[in-house]
Amino acid sequence: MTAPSPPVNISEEIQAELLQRICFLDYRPGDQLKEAYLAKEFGVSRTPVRDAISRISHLGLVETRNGVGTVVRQLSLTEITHVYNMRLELAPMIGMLNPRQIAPSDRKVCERLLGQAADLNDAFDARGYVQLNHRLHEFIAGLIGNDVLRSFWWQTYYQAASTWYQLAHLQGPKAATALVSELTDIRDALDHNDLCALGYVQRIHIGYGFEQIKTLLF
Amino acid sequence: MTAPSPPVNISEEIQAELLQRICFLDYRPGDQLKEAYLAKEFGVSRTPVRDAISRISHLGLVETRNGVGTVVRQLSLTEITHVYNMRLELAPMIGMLNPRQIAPSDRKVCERLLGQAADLNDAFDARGYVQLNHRLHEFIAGLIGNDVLRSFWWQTYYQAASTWYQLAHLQGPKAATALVSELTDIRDALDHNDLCALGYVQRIHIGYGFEQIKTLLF
DNA sequence: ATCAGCTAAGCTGTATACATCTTGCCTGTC
DNA sequence: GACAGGCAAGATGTATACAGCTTAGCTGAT
Repeated sequence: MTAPSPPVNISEEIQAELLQRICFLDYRPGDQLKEAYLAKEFGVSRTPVRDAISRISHLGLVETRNGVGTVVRQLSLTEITHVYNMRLELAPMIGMLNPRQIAPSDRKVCERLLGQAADLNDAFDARGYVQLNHRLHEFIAGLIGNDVLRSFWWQTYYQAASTWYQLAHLQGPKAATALVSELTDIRDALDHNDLCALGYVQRIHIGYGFEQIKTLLF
Repeated sequence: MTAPSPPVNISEEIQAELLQRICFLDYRPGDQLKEAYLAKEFGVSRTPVRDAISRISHLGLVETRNGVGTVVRQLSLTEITHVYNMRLELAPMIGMLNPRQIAPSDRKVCERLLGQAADLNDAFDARGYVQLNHRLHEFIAGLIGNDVLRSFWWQTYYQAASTWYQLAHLQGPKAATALVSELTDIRDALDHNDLCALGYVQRIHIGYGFEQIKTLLF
């Protein structure tokens, strides 16, 4: 049988699951999150579900109104701009604020991601792109040594991901090509043992992404 | 009679109140937050109190353990370092990321704060210092045009405030003198209509503060 | 036909009862 | 006297019942 019940908090699990569904576009802007349905789906009462929704509300991705419900928001261009402007500033900090030592295992993970990106480039599917990009984010976040920066990196990722993945659906295979390019740059930075370079690589590709969002999505 | 019940969410009010009590040192590291007591104090059930505590837990200022309780944490030197390193980076962004126009009313508020700081310099009391510094933070945060930056500015403020105010109790009147100096610099920046200068002024004084924390508190 | 007003359904917000976990203390044995 | 074990108190975690809000849709008068 599977694990009967993990020791971690139920609320945190649901929180992570909801966030992932939102930024993976399983829930699209305008969709409603009904506590009762989610409670039944997860096999719990409304209490942990409410807690999870409450804790993600500060990201601005959902809006809860009394008597109506909780709906997934589409961030406005202004909001997206604020998020991306911040991510452009955060990226170089990866290599500067309390940098972590790069381990051989990091390089191996990067190589594997690069291989998966190459596969995706040959046979593109949007879902696979979203999942791979998510794993890349997890990888980068794991390299961040400053706790606060890592937290902010995650927060802005969640805020940007939904919009970014909308664009990926429009772009199709081109998105995978860009991902291969980004991962190649990242691998080179790791090979040079240069976390600062990695930060700038992130900044560069975030900039590219933002340009396309402004051009194609708004 | 006073306002019967504001329309805003009870949970958010309690959240703000708890955060303020933590960073104002009404609750000191090691103190326990008991949901039942807080519920009775605020005249509500445990539900909104739990929600409030849950929403502030991601700042790392409190730690909740099942069956035990929620205790206020003292951030380690490493954590404080991460917070301050981040604030040093965030400060210059105030003038660079989607800057807001400075209004005459802003200058008036600043002048008033400067006057209050001067009063405090003549007759120091720690509580007054903490409250004035808090109002200064609210003022600065209000000048930030980028929504994400404002959110991060608040988060790191809450994380740093508790430790900073511990130091202020040790320093005594010297803290008020430094505050007068900081507010003078801020006024000059506003007089020059230069939000970038204000950002750097913030960075400078955050740096001074961090130095003293490292020297006197750890 | 139109529209004001009512009504009921369905959602979130809150209170409360219960389950579960942790820990300090008491007790009995060695 | 020391220590293992149990037990009870008190805390958080969860489920559930209820209150309050919002809105869609019906109804009836104009």
